[in-house]
Amino acid sequence: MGNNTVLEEINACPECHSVHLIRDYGRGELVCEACGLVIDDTYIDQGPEWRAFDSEQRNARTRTGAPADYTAPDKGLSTIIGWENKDSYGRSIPTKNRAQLQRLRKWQYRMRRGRSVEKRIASALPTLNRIASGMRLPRNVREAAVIIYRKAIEKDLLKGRSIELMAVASLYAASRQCGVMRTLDEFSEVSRMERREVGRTYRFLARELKLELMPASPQDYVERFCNKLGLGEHVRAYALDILRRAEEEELISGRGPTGVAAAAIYIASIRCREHRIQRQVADTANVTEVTIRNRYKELVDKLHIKIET
DNA sequence: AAGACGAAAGTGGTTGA
DNA sequence: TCAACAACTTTCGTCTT
Repeated sequence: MGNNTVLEEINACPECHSVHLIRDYGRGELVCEACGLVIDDTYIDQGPEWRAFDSEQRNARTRTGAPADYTAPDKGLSTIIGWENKDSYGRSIPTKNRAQLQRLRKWQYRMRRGRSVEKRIASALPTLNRIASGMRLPRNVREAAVIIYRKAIEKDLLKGRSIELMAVASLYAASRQCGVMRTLDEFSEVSRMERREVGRTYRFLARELKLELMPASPQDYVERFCNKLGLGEHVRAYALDILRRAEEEELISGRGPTGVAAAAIYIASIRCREHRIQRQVADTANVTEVTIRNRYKELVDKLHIKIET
């Protein structure tokens, strides 16, 4: 196999989907020209479009191997990369590709030197997988979580925190990154870590790793809550419409997103003649009826929504 | 009787001096 | 570090359907 190692390249910005990306060879990063997002290793597993190339034929579009598996302790890249700038036939590699090689070498260096890093990740994987499957989290979320966990270890952020705590926090961060929102309560339920601790660790991670995370928005919960309540498509659409209008009236910021989502769904369920009682909605959204009533009142008042009596 | 309503007191987290 | 504060919860009595 020799040096026939595969590198993936990203075509579009995962944030704004612009295709105008600038490669900063010095840092080994991609920068989005449109939104300025720095796309680093964190994003390698995102986006459906892959273009594979190897060092001999960099324009070949063929896939010559599996993508790096981030849930494997050694990242699934077991090929050894030599230190000469030559390919497997002994030809020298164009300067353009040397930066790529440099990045690969960096990883290998980390793998060798940081055997303990890999071992620590490996020991956390069972916990991570247990929680993730307990919550039915998709694979891409797990992979994103492993990447976050890896960074946490590399930055030595584990001290004084249990593996489980860090694993849960990583998963929570990853689920938010991937737009698969779950509440802190759900995470603490499955993991038996305290919600308080998970939240604190999550914020700590977000700050230290400079994770770009948007604050949770009510819209993120609508789909799942509606499904849980057995509500139809039109209710979902209506709830989202209410939320969109609520956004314009500044009725969302500063409020708990689950509460706002619950109230919007409650209203939508009445208006669409698929009435759900406050108790039901409150239970699925994990808020109290009182909260729903408060949000409900605000929404109905400010948006002039009429509820037939 | 079930559901909705809202007042009052308590909790945990954020913010700002 | 402490106090003020807003959001949310718990509890409970009352009104409506």
